[in-house]
Amino acid sequence: MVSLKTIAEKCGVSTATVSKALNNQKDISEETKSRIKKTAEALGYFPNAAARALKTNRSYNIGVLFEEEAGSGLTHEYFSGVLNGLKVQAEKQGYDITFINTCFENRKMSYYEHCRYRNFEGVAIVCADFNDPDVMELMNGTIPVVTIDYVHHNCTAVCSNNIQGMEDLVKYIYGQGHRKIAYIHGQKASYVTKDRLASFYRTMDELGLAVPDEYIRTADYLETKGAEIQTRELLNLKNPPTCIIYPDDTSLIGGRNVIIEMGLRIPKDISIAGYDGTRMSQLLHPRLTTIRQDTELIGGEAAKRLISSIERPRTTLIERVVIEGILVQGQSVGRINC
Amino acid sequence: MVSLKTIAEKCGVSTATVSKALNNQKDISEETKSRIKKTAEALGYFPNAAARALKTNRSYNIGVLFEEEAGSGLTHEYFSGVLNGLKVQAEKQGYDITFINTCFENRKMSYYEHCRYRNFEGVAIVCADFNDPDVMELMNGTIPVVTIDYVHHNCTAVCSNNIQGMEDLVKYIYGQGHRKIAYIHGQKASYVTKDRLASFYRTMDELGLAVPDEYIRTADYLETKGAEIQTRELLNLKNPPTCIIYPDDTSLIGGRNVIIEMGLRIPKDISIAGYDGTRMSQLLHPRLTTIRQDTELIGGEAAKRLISSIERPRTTLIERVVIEGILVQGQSVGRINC
DNA sequence: GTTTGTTTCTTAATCGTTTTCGTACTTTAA
DNA sequence: TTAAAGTACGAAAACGATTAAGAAACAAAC
Repeated sequence: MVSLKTIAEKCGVSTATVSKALNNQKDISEETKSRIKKTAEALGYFPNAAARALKTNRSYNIGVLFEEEAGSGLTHEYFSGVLNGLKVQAEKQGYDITFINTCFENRKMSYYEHCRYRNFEGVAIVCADFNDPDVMELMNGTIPVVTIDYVHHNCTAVCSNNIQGMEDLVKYIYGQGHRKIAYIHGQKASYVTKDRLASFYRTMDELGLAVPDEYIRTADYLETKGAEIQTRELLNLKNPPTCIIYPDDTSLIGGRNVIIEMGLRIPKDISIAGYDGTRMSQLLHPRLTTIRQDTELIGGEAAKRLISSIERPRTTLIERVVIEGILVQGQSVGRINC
Repeated sequence: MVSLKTIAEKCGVSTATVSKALNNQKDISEETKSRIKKTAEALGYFPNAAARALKTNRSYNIGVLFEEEAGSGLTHEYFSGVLNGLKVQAEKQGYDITFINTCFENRKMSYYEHCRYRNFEGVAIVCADFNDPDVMELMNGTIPVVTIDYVHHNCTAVCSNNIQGMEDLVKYIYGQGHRKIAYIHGQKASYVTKDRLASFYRTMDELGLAVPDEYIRTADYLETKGAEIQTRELLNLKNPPTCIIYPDDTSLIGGRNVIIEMGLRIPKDISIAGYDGTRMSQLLHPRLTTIRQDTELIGGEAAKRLISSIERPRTTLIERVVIEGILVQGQSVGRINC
């Protein structure tokens, strides 16, 4: 290992001088500075992160919580997109990303304990069960935390604008001439669902459209079964909708399967719209009409805010950042005459 | 911060004793040990990772290289699945996962330099350009490296068994009665493609089936355009195949779109098979016949081997580990009479 | 000529661990 | 009784960096 000492000996100065030279302190002459910097470069010197962290209490390391019961959270396009955005931005600002977990040698440790152990300077909670006491301990701790799509009183939150997104989607569908619009929403427990559902009702209201109770249904996110059942029921109604909005692009696939099986054509006989803007949604024929959530931006913004609250804790507010979704006009919502 | 010193004072012993007690050294009496352990527990003590790493040169931290030109590598189901498997297993064995990158304050550093800076004990290369000199420097360095789906002389490699997978797939299709089988393969540059293509030829040979040159075509992985074009051309041949194998499940979607547009039915009029076993592949109707790559296992095995070569460098061989794919019998390959 | 100030560098302490070596005390063996 | 061996702990150095305080050299001011 080439350390400060190595450079100091080569240059005939003390390690203190080397340290100060490399950190651009002003009490070292320009001449010595450049001499030291040159030898450091030549020797391929890099500071030892552990030593520096120990002394300065700064690790330049951010913990990311990414946990799901199924253990497969990482493979969901939305979450992995956010993670990627976070990674790119954090790295750009000189921070590294480490996953938070609960294993410590043979015994368990809490998320919070893990963060202290590793000296994480900030934490991003991308995917977790927010009711877990361990997660709450983390949010209530003294380490800056940013949450994704979840609002907690003392954490900065970055959320996709589900209210605006749903409004845009409904208004676009309305603009295509549809008046009978059904909405299969996801699990009611989540913030995301609440926002979208409220926005759906409000927008329909604003447009002066009635929402029959039988047009509002539930199906799970990221699964097809529920959507299949609900789609079949919707299409068998005496007065079926002309357009169905699904919980997300994945569950939409289930509805799409049923529609095709029933011999109906999209969008001629029935229109459908999703939510998420997954890669897959733009590969299918016809391309789906959906709201693309800008996961890159969500993650990036989360990283920026988090780092800001690390580096400038005084001037950084705890706030709720909202990222706009983008309407993707596929071909799955057709034009009809009303 | 509660440190060894805190505990030492509370217990009226030296920090050396505390350290040795907590590390279960034998020259501390059982009585003192338990007394110290109890107070440590009570005070919520956790060692400082930086201090420990500095002294012992062990960081219990593994670097993961996950880089793609597009910057979206993380959102591809195969890679993120591998990463997840790696994460789960590494954590189980007490190691943390940190992403490798090239940003250091204002200047660039190489991957290898980053690893030394952070004291990574091992490196997993999940997704990277293996021709990049930076990546090669990493593979040729002194830190243990495991590569995924790539073989390098002094790194342990974990690879999906594309040879067996393709053989299983072709034999299954043959078993369903097909004799005219076309294969649209991915970019020829990759190891993966080479293995699959060779295995395709070999298996067809073994089965005594001819492979007309016009049945072998190229299209990009993870995209639909190429597959669309090739599918159309294949179906317009004078003597079209009865079954088409695609580069992967994603590109298959393109072929599937074309087939549906042409008014053909799957699998009645034409059979198709993919590769990967993505979540999506099992949501579509009919469910796809494909080879599921066990990403969880690939990542898990990579972590195990890597940690083994960290902890027992002497007894660990550099080897090539092969993970079997699993044939998923969907309904997209039909039974026909030959 | 003494004081004061500046510039440039060094000394030494420190962060929280681990670990080598030494020491005091107890036990066993001759 | 005394030497040897064993047990249980402490003192201090070390890992590689940062930083407060001090010192040497020289210039400027009275």
